[in-house]
Amino acid sequence: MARPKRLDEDQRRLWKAYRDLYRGLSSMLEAQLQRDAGLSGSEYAVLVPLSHAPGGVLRARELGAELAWDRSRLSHLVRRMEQRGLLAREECSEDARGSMVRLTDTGRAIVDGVAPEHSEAIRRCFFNLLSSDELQTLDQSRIWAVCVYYAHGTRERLPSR
Amino acid sequence: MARPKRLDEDQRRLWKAYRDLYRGLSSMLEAQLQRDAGLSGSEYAVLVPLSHAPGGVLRARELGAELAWDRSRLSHLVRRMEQRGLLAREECSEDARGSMVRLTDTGRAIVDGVAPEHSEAIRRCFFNLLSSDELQTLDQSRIWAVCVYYAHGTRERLPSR
DNA sequence: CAAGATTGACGTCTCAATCTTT
DNA sequence: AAAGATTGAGACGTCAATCTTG
Repeated sequence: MARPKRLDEDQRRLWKAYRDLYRGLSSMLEAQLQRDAGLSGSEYAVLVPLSHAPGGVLRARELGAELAWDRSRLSHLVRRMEQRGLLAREECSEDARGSMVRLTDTGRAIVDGVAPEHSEAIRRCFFNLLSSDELQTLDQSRIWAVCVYYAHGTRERLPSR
Repeated sequence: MARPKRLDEDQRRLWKAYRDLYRGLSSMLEAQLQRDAGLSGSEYAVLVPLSHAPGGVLRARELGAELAWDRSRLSHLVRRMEQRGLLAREECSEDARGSMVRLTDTGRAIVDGVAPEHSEAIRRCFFNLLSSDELQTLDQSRIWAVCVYYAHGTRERLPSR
């Protein structure tokens, strides 16, 4: 069956717009975090789950699962953040293999301080630009349900048809 | 004015889904390119505009503008791709400051060979999962028009209201 | 052996400094 | 001085290897 070889004009345009939007949003939000708190997006992503966890402590395993990150990525970043005084690593009492990641007072002050501005930036630059109809359409789209197919570590497992 | 401090439940969920979708799509498409052509997504992004350019040649400046990349990012990547035989750098006759980037026969064979499969993957994993209504709604959304505000190098310039 | 985590090597991107040409 | 491009240093993420414990 003669499948088209390339995307058509409209598809190319929308695909490019989709990626440009993501890139633009990311770079803008990264800049906001850097300017207001000296944090990268990855660092902020680590701090947020910790700030919501009871006691500000999580097992590295849970943190990694929450973020859907590689173990080594988390390990490297936690080490750097520990050196900057944002986090502290502790031994895990339940399982001697594990390690706990604790938010320091400094880390908490920083994440709590920047979170409202960051949330506001996301609203301004994303949610406020989508109408109620668009939000509803998007929210109900089956495109989201497919994320699971592309989850971390999954090799190309395509939805059939 | 009592602005909410954080995103609400629905917003958090949609925002996370949005980013997870992008991450998933990217990692899946990167894997496809790597498996079928030994290319990274960035390398493919460089090859495509060249393959469409007359003679397979572009000024580095135009290529950088097309991709909206930093000059040094392009320079580093072109150097590596030149070493692999995918590209060739040449002097620019019009402007001695500039440099031309030429697609080699090897590079052309590789990009032409993988483009159909890559396009097909994008269709399967993105366009085919959006209904006509969803596509139309998305296509007309003003969210895309805002990309320009977030263009490369732009500091946080937010749409008013 | 499997799970949790760390480490080192490597490739890539960002930023600032530099060089040449306009 | 500005534009085009290159370079080197530093930060980050990925991968494979390693170590320890269950």
